[in-house]
Formats: sequence, structure tokens, C-alpha cells
Amino acid sequence: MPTPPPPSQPSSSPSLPSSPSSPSAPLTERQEARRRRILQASARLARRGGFDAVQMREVAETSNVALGTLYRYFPSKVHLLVATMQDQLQHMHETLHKRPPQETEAAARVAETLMRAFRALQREPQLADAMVRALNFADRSVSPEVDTVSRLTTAIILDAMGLEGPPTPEQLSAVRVIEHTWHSALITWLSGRASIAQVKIDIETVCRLIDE
Amino acid sequence: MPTPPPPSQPSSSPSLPSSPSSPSAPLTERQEARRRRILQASARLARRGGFDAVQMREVAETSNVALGTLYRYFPSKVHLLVATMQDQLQHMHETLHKRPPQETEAAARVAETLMRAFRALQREPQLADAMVRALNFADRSVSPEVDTVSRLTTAIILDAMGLEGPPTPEQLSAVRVIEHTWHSALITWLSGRASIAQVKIDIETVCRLIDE
DNA sequence: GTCAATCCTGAAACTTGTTCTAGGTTAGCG
DNA sequence: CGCTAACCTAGAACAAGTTTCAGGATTGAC
Repeated sequence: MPTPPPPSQPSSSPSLPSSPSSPSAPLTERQEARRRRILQASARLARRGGFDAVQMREVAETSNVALGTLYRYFPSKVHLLVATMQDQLQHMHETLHKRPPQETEAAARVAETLMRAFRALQREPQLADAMVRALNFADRSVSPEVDTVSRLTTAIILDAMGLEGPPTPEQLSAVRVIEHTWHSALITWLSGRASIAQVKIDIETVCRLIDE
Repeated sequence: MPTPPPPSQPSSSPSLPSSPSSPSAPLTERQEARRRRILQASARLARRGGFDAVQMREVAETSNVALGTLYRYFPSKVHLLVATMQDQLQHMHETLHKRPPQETEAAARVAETLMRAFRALQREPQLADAMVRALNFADRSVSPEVDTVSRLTTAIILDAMGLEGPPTPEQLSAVRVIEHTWHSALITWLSGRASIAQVKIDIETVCRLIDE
């Protein structure tokens, strides 16, 4: 039968959800510490050598955790890296909150915000490689986690827009398209097919969808 | 002595470029046939089970080629799948040439064109999964091949726009952003995070960048 | 404080992408 | 024809992600 769509697994969260958003298991202190060690090791290895350098055995050793335990916390390498991205995005969001962009036009504020994020990624291109490749390679089993990243990104963009009331459906569509462009532009940059300048242009172009 | 590697050979293209665009080696008839068998096997397996189902050993067996030979034709699984995508896109381009979209607005024509492509992908979601995941996972070593795919996509969109003269820089920017959105929207659909309707909206939204 | 349930560890095993090797085959060329 | 270089094959070997399992350590509930 050519109809193999995965029957959607009801997510048998055993006890350790990799996303901190779903509090289905409170995690003891030591567990929280383990989780943090793992994420730190992941980011460190990623910074050094990108996606390929994040090897599960090495992450386990570095974070003083057995391989099996690592897999209990993060069921796959992609899960791990997407969680790492969540982590970094969270930082980014806080940083942006402290120093919001000053432009007058909403479109310009969004563009500036994304360019700030882009500059941050340029400082650690290997880390960016690991996170973005994982995000784009993720299959359905990582959907919840990827969705969390997506919501975070949306929040950042909406923040930058600085709306009064709730966003209109049109605005939400624009934000979605901006996110698409953001992710895809990052990929083309990481794989060396687009220059930094080109990414800037693409971001500015898509941000035109906002006001008008 | 640990220094036996040959003096250095910049791009020793042995004889088998995986992209048919660079005619650096004319390929004999049997070679052409082998290449075609491989691509066919790849597409068949992909149709059955997506990215994961395309296993190099099985591709080799199915296409009656030794594993080493497969790797000589396509230096990695991602190369193979990106080449498969090139192949499919070529078909798509020809098909579209025969029945161009009839809308009056350029934006509408582009949107309709992409929606046609999208519907084609919906008919073989697993094949789409394999090709799109490979495209987005590709690293720098696959850049030339990914670039070929990108140029093909650009050509299809420019065709749909039906321009008189050469495109302006603004139009090219818009096309780039449309491509970004197209790729990223496909990913969100494939991973089950966006509905078909949502993809349609995103495409229509980004196409607004064209006229105006 | 004891006990059962759960978690963690260490190590081996399994899977699939990729590389390597030794020998047979093919294509052009004198 | 016969030679040589490049190509192809079969198969082993290697690398890294993932799974599994037996046993020791923690934890939470009584």
C-alpha cells in the first residue's frame, strides 16, 4: 500500500520530555543539572566543528553521562540539537528584550532584529550550522520541539513589530513568510551559496510585507 | 612516512560529475544507462518510504551496480537525492512549459505554478520528503548540485512571471524570497507542522511581493 | 529504615552511510 | 590482436547514530 503516512504517535513521554515547555515531569535537581550539562556539551562541540562534530558518544563523555542516559534525555541527535537551539533562542529573546531595536518603521525594526540575530550567528558559524541543519532535517518525530522553536521565533518577530493589539491574520501570514525566508536564507548562507550581503537583502525584501 | 598523498590535485574530476550540466566527461552509453538506472532506483525507493528508505546498498542492488560504483556516480546519499530532485524538476519544468498558467496577474501566475508543483508533490509525499530533506540537509560539498536545483526553480518562477525584458534586481530579490518561502513551507508541510491550506496561504502571501 | 520502582551506568551489538582493496572488465589505440 | 588506463565488481572494513541489557544507584512511599 502506498499510503504509509505515519499513524501519528501519541508521544509516550516516558518521563523526560526534551522540551522544558511541557511540565509532564518535574525533573529533580540532579536531572536538571544533567540536562544542562548535556546541552552545554552539545553547544561546545557544535561551536568547535558544526553538525558533524556533535557526536553522541562524545557528548555523553563530555557531560559525564552514559550514552543510554543521553538518549533518554534526548531521543536523537536532532532532538538534542533542536533543544540546543531552543536554549540559544531563549537567550537571544532575553537579550533583545533588554535592547529593543529603535527604528520607527515596524518593517525596519523586524529587519534590524533579524540582522542582529544573524550577526550573532556569524560569530559562531559552526554552532549555527549544527542548529540550523538539525532544525531543517528534523522529521515528524521532532515536530513538537521544532514547533517550540518556531513559536519562539514568532514571538521575537512579533515583539519587534511592537503591535498595539493582537496581530491580524494578514500580519501573522507575513510573519510566517518572514520566518520561512529567515530559515532558508540561513541555510543558503551556511552552505556558502549566498553571501552575508545577500541574506541582508533577502531579509529586507521580505520585511516589506509588513507595513504597506 | 605519513606524507604519501599526491602533491595536490585541485578538483581531480575523475570523469563522473554528478551534475549533467558540466560536460567535463561525455559518459559512454552504458554509463549513461547506469546513471539512469540509479536515479530510477533512488526515486522508486524514495516513493516507497521517503528519505530513510533510500538506502545506498539497496539502491546499488536494485540498479545492478556495485556499491563502490554507486559512490563513484554520486559521492553521497545527499548528492544522489539532490540529483534525483534535479531530474524531477526537469520534468516539472517541461510539463509547465506545455501548459503555462493562464492567470492575468504575474503574482497569480507564480502562485498557481507553485501550487501545481505542490499538488504534484502531494501525490508522492514520500518522494517529496526524500528530495526536500536532502536539499535542506546538504552541506557545502553539495553546493554545485543544490545550486543547479536552485537555478532550475528560479527559471520556473521567472517563466511563470512571463517578463518582457530581463528581470530587475527588485524582481530577482522577490524571486529569491519566494524560493526561500517555497522550500521552507514544504518542510513545515512535510513534517506535519503546517496544513496544505497553510502552505497555500504562505505562497500567496509571498507572491504579493511580485507586482505592486 | 526498608522496599519497590525508576533511573543511571558501562559495554556490547546492530544499522546504515562511507571507504578501501584486490582482482576482473571495458574502451580506446597502436 | 594485444596493451594500458580507467572502470567496475564483490566484499570486507570502518564510523557514527541508535538500541539493548545486566546490574548498581537513587528516589519516593510507606
